[in-house]
Amino acid sequence: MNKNQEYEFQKKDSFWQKTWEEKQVFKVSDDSKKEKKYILDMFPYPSGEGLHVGHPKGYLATDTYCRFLRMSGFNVLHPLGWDAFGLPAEQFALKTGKHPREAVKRNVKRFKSQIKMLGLGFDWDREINTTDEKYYKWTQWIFLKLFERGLAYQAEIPVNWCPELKTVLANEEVVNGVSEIGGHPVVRKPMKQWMLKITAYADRLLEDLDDLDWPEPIKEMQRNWIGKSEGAKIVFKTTENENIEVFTTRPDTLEGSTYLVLAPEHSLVSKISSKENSKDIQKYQDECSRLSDLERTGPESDKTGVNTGALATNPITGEKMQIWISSYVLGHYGTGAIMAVPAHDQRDWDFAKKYQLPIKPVVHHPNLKHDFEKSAFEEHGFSSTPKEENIATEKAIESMISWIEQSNIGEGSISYKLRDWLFSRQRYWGEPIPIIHTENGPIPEEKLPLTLPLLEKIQPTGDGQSPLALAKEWLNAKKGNRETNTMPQWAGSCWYYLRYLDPDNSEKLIDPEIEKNWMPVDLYVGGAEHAVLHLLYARFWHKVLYDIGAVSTKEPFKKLLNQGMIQGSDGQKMSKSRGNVVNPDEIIKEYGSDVFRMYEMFMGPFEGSAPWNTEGISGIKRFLNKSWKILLSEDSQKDSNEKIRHKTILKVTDDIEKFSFNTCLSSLMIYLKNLEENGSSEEDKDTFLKLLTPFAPHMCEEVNLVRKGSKMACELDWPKGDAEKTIEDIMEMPVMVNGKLRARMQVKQTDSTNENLLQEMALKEENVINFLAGKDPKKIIVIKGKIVNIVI
RNA sequence: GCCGGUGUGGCGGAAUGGUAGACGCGCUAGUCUUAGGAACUAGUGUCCGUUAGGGCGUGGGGGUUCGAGUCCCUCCACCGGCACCA
Repeated sequence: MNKNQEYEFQKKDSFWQKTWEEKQVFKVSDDSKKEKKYILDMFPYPSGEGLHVGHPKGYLATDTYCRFLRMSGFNVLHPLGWDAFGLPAEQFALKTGKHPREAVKRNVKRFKSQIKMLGLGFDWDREINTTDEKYYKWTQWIFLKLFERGLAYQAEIPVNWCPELKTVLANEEVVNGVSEIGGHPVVRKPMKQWMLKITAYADRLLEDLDDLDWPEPIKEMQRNWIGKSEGAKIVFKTTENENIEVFTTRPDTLEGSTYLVLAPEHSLVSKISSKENSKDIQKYQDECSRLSDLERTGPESDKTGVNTGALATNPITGEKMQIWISSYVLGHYGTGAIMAVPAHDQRDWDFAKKYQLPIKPVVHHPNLKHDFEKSAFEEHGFSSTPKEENIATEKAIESMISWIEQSNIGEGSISYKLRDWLFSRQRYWGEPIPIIHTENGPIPEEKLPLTLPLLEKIQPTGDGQSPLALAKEWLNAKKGNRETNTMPQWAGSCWYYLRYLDPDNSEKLIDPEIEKNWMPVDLYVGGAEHAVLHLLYARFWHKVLYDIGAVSTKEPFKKLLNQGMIQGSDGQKMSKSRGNVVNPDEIIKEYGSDVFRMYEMFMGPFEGSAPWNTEGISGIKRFLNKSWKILLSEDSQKDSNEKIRHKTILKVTDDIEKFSFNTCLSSLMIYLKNLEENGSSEEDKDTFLKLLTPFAPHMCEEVNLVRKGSKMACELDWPKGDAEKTIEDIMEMPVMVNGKLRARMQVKQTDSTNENLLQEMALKEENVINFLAGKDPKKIIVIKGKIVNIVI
């Protein structure tokens, strides 16, 4: 190795990657005296296309961070595995004619080799794969626990059926009326399905968000998704003595309620409808049930409905109210019925206008004039009814709830937008649901895993049955038929972070001691697109596991960060179809992995998105080449960089912890420039090498080897910065006149807090004298050590 | 429509209420070279000025402050989420 040569990035990469692996540098032990850190990446779905440069951004950041933490003396767990069940793998298999098991095997191999090329320090001894029966045994085990606790149940419900994919989809997997995967149309169809009762945990999922160190927008999205509304349930009696229960958040407007609306699918509709209306009613119900959610939701004002002919009584006024059905009332929310208050709810107002139903204002606001002919008045204000004369809305809601409760016609109540989780899929490539039917009972725990049979033909049947229904041998258990539906893709990812901790345990999901040692995850990094799917499901399962004593923390992920996307150079999302994909293999082949890693970290803030620009890489390459030369150059005789050295240590340390890698690199560049200009001491080189190691691990190992370091570079101790040593003897102090910069003074550090002296000096500045033009300053503001501002 | 987020040079981006544009790309000029898409040096927000210096400038408008990219109000644009949730 000749220090005058440029560093040959590409050639050394694989050598150091192998060395790390052989020396097991990234293997983590459970018993260490060091403080633990559990850093987790959202594990990848190994698709057939391999990685593009955007995929590894999160892994690069966590790897850099973990290398920093290790050097800082922590016991760091950083594992990776594969989320490999589910539709994409199955669709890929169907298209290519390969069995998904084979496809997954191949894709994982490809992904792993790409990831290894980046020099990422994962502990591969803990690798897991959701399609491994040793893994999904425990996914099934958790399902049994859910079943035992009544949290998994079957129901005949209208579901999102996708004829193209031949499976049902969860609401969250349907976007704008088409499947999220592939964009195929989705229709409504009643089917018997497995559901998970996530709604039973709605309140806890909502409340425990408060204590999480997550990006506020993600927490807000989960709050909105859970959608808690406080209000009341009120029972209306029909003239035929049927009870119709409605949910409202504005019980104070009860007196202004002039009609009722039931969802078309409400169970009382056929019972209360008058004979002459029943034909229209049925026709309308048919129409609604066939329509997808998208079709059913047209423009908001375009409301349709049919009068049932039945009448109810307003419990306060005793007035008769018509009862309608309309698609704008949803069967699955609240009680599936509403009391319409057209004066104070725009939707009701639209409907009332269209069908000429009465509009009766009961809330006013003295400062807001309102024309009820034009729209509803939805603001809070004051009640204007004989019963609640001039009471503020908030108070009126409370007092009305107590009146309702005293009158025995209802109670205060809470509704959630969150719905139970549709958990079955009519597809082959997923975890079999461990249930035997005739007994409708679970498979006993000790018989798990219920393995997925190796079928030749995995095409979905299209009649709503899973391909497993055709596996005759597998289907028939001694005591009855097996459940043929499989679990959705999200199942395996709900708990994988636990399995890394104890990947080979065949007796338990996880050993409690080990669990206590590592949980919770200190930092979880992944894309924001999982804000309400994976992250909510995983929190739900974790809370169930907490309730059965399998884990010791209420929440799995203490801190969350979302990496921004790397877009194509056209500013669009990187994708094969847009033809803007850049492959990391090519970049690494040309520049080496250190340059690639550093460039991705240098591109901008971690949580931001930015377009890929291959031209920009050259700056990083230059920087590393210069670093190589400086690190292997002759020592300077004197140590002239102490101040900048300590400044850099403090800045880099601080910024790594903030995941602000771009500014870390910028301060390293500044430090390097100083070393080039002033010469570098042994201590400078030591420090610079250590600070650079997490970012350019391969080159730094090489430098360390040439410099004959006793340990490996990645095992060196992180340097300590001393703020005292960064203080400059002479500082520049800006002088402003009327808030505009007019001069800069050189001030001794010791004088920088001397107000009188600073004033005096500032007034002597030539340019300041010019601007004063002989006038006396009105006021002089001196901020010690910062700035002088002269006001005239 | 509702809820979030973001707007700074040609580009990616820096900036605890205190010198806007750090750092990098690109560009311009130069040095070295047979050559260079290599390396190095200098310059680079914009307008005026030979220089000194000055005017303007962080999406638009207003405000608070000695001082605002940063705080407040309002409008606009783009991105993300939700979308008849009573």
